[in-house]
Parts: sequence; C-alpha cells; structure tokens
Amino acid sequence: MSDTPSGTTVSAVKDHVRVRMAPSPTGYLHIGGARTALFNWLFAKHNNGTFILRIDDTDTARSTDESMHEIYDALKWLGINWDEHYVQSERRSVYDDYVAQLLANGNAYHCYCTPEELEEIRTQARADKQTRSYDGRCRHLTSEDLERFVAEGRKPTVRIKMPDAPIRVDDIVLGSRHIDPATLEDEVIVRSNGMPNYNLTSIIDDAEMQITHVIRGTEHLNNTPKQIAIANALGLEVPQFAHIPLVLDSGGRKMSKRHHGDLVAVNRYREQGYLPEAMLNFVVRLGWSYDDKQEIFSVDELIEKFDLARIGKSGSVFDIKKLEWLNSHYINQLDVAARTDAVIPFWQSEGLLDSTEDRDWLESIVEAVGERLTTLQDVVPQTRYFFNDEFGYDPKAIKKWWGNSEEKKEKTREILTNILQILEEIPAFDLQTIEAAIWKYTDENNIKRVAAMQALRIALTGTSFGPSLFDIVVLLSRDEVLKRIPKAIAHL
RNA sequence: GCCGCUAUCGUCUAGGGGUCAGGACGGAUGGUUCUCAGCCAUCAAACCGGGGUUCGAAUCCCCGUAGCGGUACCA
Repeated sequence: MSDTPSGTTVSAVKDHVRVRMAPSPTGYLHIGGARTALFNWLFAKHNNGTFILRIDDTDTARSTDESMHEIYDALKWLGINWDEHYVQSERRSVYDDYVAQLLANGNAYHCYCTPEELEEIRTQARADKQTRSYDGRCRHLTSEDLERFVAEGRKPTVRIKMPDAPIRVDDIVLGSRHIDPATLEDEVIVRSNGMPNYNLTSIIDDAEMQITHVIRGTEHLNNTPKQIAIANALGLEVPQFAHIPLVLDSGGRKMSKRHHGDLVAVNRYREQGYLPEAMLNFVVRLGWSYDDKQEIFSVDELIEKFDLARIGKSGSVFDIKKLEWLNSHYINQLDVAARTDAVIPFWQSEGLLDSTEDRDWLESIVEAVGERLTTLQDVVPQTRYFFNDEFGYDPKAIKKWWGNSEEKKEKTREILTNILQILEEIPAFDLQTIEAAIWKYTDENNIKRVAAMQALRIALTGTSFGPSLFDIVVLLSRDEVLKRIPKAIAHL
C-alpha cells in the first residue's frame, strides 16, 4: 500500500494530478462553491489530470437529495464535468474501519460528555481565556466513570488524540507554517449516533482517492492541521493544499447561503439570463489573474493559462457590475441565431411567445435589439411590445415627451395624427421609405426629430428607450402601427 | 475571549527596491444619434499607519491598526 517513495522521486501515480470538489448537499451550489469547483477543474484540465466530484454528505440531518441534484445541475450548466463521482454516505464502512484502527492503536478514544457538559466546558474555557474549548478529559476515564456513563445510557462520540508535536502545514497559496499543538483540541471524529464527521472522512477519502491537491476555500484553513493529524495517526499520505481566498460581499464579509440567500445561488443566475461563459469568466477572476491586460478568457484559454501560483491571498468582493459587463459581452458575442435561441425561453416563460411565431421575425427582433441586453432576461422589457399591445405607457416618458400641459398634448396629438396619416398613405412600408417620409415631415414642419420620434416611440412601445424606431415600425407591421397610434392619441 | 489569515483606485487586479504605480469594471464629462444601449475621446480615483534597513521602499524587516475567517456530535 505505502510503496510510495518518500524521497525526491515521485511515483507514477502521483505524477497524475487528481483533485476533487467536495460540496455538502445542504443547499444549492453557490458562487464560492462554483469558484472552488472551477479552480479544481481548471487545475485538473491544465495538468491532464482527473477531476472528482465527491458529495460530502455525512451530515445526514442537513443533506438532501434535492440539493445534490441542484449541485449537479449547476455544475453541468457551467460545463464543469467530473471524471469520477463518490458519495460519502455510501462509504460508511470505509470510515468505520479506519476508526476501529484509530481506537485500536490508541490514537482515538470515546468521549461520554453530553452536549450540555460540553457547552459548560466551553463557556468555562472561554472565561479562562483558554485556547482550547475542550480539555480532553475523557482521555483518561476511570472504570467507575465508564460504568456510570454506560449505565446512564450515554452514547459516546469518538475523539482523535491530537499530537504534542507541531504540525507543519504547507500551502501552495499561503506558504508553509507550523501549527502549535497547544492550539489544537481533540476533535470529535464520530458522532454519538455513529456517523463519522467531516474532518475524518475528508482526509480519509483524499488519501483513498489519491487526491494530489486539495484546493478549497480558506474557511477550511483551520481544519487542515486537524486533518493532517488524523492522516498521520492513520499512516495516510497527505495531499498538497491550496487554500483560496474567500468570496466576499460588498461589505467585505464571506458570501454565504445563510446571509445572502439566492444572491449567491448559481442556478439563480442561470434563471436570470446569465451565460455560463460569463459566470466562469467572472468567477475565475475572483482571486486569480493572468497578467495586467487580459480580462476576457475563453474556457480553453483558462485551461491553458490557469495556474495556482497566480492566486492571490486576500478575499475578493463579488461585484455584480463586473458580472453584468462580462455577461453582455458574451451575449453580444453570440450570433443572431444563437442569441435568438438563448432568448426564446425567456419570452416563453413570460407567456409572450406562442409556437406560431415565425423564426425570421424573432431573429429580426433580436437583431434590432442589438447590444442592449445585459442579461437574457432583459429581452422581456426590451421587446414585450412586439408581441402584444397590452403595455402601459411609462408615466415619466409621457410627462417628458407627450407633455404635461394641454397645449403640449395637443401638439403631440397633432404630430401623431400627421404621422399616422403619412404611414397610412405611404406607398411602401419599408425602412427607407418610412424614414424618408418622417424626416421630410419633421424637417418641413420645423418639428424636432427627437420630439416626433419619442412621441411615436411611446405610442408604439410604451417606453422612451429601445432599438431604432424605424426598425420597430417595420417589425411591428403596418396594421399594428396603424392601430396603436390612434390608441395613443385617444389616451392622450 | 482564543486561534489563524489578509491589507494597491469604490470594486477586480498588475507591479514587487528606482515606473508619471499600469489595466479592467463602475463613475464623471464631451462627441456620435430619433431614445436607450453601444462606440469614440477625456477626466477623477489607490500603495492601512508608524518606525527602521537603504543613495532610494508600495515592494525587505519590526511594531501597530483594521478587516475577515474559524472557534459545533456543520461542512
């Protein structure tokens, strides 16, 4: 088993990079988790290695099948595919064997303290300014104590005995350091219900699965010496560690499901119309950089260029504006056909689209919208008036462009009436003809182009912004335009 | 409380003994235009503080300070 040389020569199997992403299925995949997955995946791909997805579901009370599947979905959407897959709850016997070994060789012991007693010990330790919050009192139980506890029906936990010697932690991102054993306490590695705990299963599986590099968030930094201690007690090989800085909110606090809810859920960004490419590109730059000029990276470039050495040490704030910029960039990158495909689900979920709509028309709409989408979802406010006339007129727009005095409104009515007449009589309902006719009308009558156009825009779309109005007029069709203008005049 | 980590424009970051401290997002201004977006041009904006070392420090060392993370029979 342990024929791996301890010298400078590295065995063939260790030459092959094996990394893992080990989420606990207690909720959706969040931004930080996505980044951890991405870093691991990129590192594996860059090194022609293996990326493993391991579901760390030893917390049976909080783990759910549903969130497990949500994590799969999010990862698949991002294009982060795994080569191997494990579920810890199915590996119980593996851990049990190791625990038996630990108990047998005296590196672990049963602890009969109740949660209430533990709480008391903790409180006292804190009051006494102690470093440890558990004093290891069950290391040396008398037979009387033991008998009493058993008689009371107490179910023990198993604790690991922490060593007396300093533990050296090597970290690719943070560097090496020695951990004073006085700061380490005897961790619970098996709960009283028999379920093993994270620090135990994690390091066992890392060894069993021959993980070469553990890339995870710095919230695990304090777990690392504990896990190393467990591995040492078991004679297991320890992987290399790379602790990546936290993803922070705008207040500088760690992003978490608990405090930020859906704001951190990857699947939510999907629903809102963010592209996986944008998500990946955004998230990878949180803590990692390539040089002083490149911001946009394709997945292939990322695989080629990703390097653990270029990960920074300080936390990064999640800036939605940057994500939005990246997203619009990637949307604009799509050709009209692809963009139309991407946008159709959003029209559908708004109930704007029925199956009879013709493809060419839809693509023309997308073409007209041009680079105005920050998210795919933006297509709804940008284009809803193409599909029906059940929109309201934006009050602010009305006030500004239709006018708030009777005098101004009368002028607007006049303009719209004239335009209506022009469009009714126009020989050909195409862009050039319409544009020429309208400009002729405004210029000859000394009407500001913008005033006429905005008045018409509101009449046709209800809003004061959007694509070129001539595009809209043509796309809407003559019948529809001729219907909407009188409706607007009446509303005025 | 205890243990640990970190510190460059508002944000993501480059640089890492000699640079006008660079880029990007965001912001501001002007231009283009039927609006918005876009595009183009321009601008504002940073080395946490204090001591050293040195001819020279954002960069190296020390001491502070601040922020964050952990402190569970969660992961």
